[in-house]
Amino acid sequence: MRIVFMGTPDFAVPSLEALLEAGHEVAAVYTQPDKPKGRGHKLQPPPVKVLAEEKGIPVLQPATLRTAEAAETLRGFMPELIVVAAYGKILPPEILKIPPKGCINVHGSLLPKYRGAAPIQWAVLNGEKKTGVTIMQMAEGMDTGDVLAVRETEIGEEETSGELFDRLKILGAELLLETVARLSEITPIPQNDSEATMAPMIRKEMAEIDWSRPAREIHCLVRGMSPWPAAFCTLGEKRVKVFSARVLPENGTPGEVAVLGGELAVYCGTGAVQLLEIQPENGKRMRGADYLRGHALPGGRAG
RNA sequence: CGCGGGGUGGAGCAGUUCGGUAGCUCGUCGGGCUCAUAACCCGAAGGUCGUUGGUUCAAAUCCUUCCCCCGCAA
Repeated sequence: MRIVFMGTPDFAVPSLEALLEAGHEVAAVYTQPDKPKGRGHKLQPPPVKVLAEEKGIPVLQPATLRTAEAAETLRGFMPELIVVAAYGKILPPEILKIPPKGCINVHGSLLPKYRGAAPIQWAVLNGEKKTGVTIMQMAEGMDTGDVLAVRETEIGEEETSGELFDRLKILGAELLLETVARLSEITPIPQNDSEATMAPMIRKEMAEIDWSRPAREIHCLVRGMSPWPAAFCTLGEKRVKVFSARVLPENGTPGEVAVLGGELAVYCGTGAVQLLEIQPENGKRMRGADYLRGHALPGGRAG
C-alpha cells in the first residue's frame, strides 16, 4: 500500500520499520523539525528521520501542516493511507481528508483511557496493572477516533516507563501491520467518551519526590519518571535523580535518611523506600549503596 | 561560542585555595574471635593521582594541549 508515515521519536521507529519490511511503499516521512538539544545546543535529528534517510525515503519537516501549501505537498505524494505514530502535531481536517483509506494512529494505551501525549508514563505513574496499544482512525479531537484494533499487556511490578515504552513500541508495530493488512475488513468501534481519561505531557516539576506521600506512590513516581525526566529529590546539598527504588514497610519521620537492609533509604509518609539506583548532580548513575560509601547521610534529611 | 561540575588503588569520596614522599569508607585476599553474622579485631595486596608539554630542588596540587564523563537549560 502507498503510505505516508508521520512520526518523531523512538516510539515510532519500529512502526516505520515494520511497514517497510512488510513491503509497503512509504512515499514520504513527516517528522518534527530538528531541534537544538544536548550540551552546546547541537541540532539533533529525530530518530524517525535518521531511519528514513537510511532507507532513502523523502523526509519532510514542516513547522506546520495548517497551510494550503502543506496540504498540496502532501496530496502530491498521493497516499492511500497515512500512518501516524507519536508525530507530535495535530492533523487539521484538510489533511485528514486526503488519503482515501484514512489516517490511522498508533497509541500507547487502551483507549479511551489515557488520551494525550504521555499515555505510557501516566499508566505507570498511576500504578496500573495493565495497559496496551490501540490502533485507531484519526479524528479531529485528541485521540478520539474510532478504534480499529487493541492489544493488552500487563505492567510488571517493577517495570519502568522506559521498559514499557520499549515493549509497547514493538507491540504497536506488530498490531499496526496486522491492522493495515486487514483494514478493509475491520469495522471501526467508536470510543466511549464517558470513560475517557487524559494523559497530558509530563513536566519536570512533576518528578519531584514528596516524602510525605506513601512509599507505594513514590515507587510509582520513580518507575513512571524513569528514565526521563527521572524522579528527583535533594540529598545533602545536591539534587539527586532516582531511577530505581524498592518499597519497605518500616515507618519513620518522612524525609529522614537511613540505612535499611544495607541500602540507602528514606522514610515516607507511609513506609519507606530504598534508593537502589541514583544519579547525583554532576555524577554518574550508581547504586545507592555505593553513594553511601562516600557520603555520610544517615540521620539527615532528604528534600 | 548557552551555563556549570568532574576525571585520585575494584566501588564511592577526601586531599588541589597556602606545591613537599597519597588518605577515608567499602570491597578483595590471609589470619583471629564467635553458636552465628551485612558484626568485631589483626594483617596484606592493589594507584604512572585522565592525557601532553612546561615551571620547580620538589607537582594530585601551579601554567599549557588534548581526550572522556556528567548536571542545568533547550
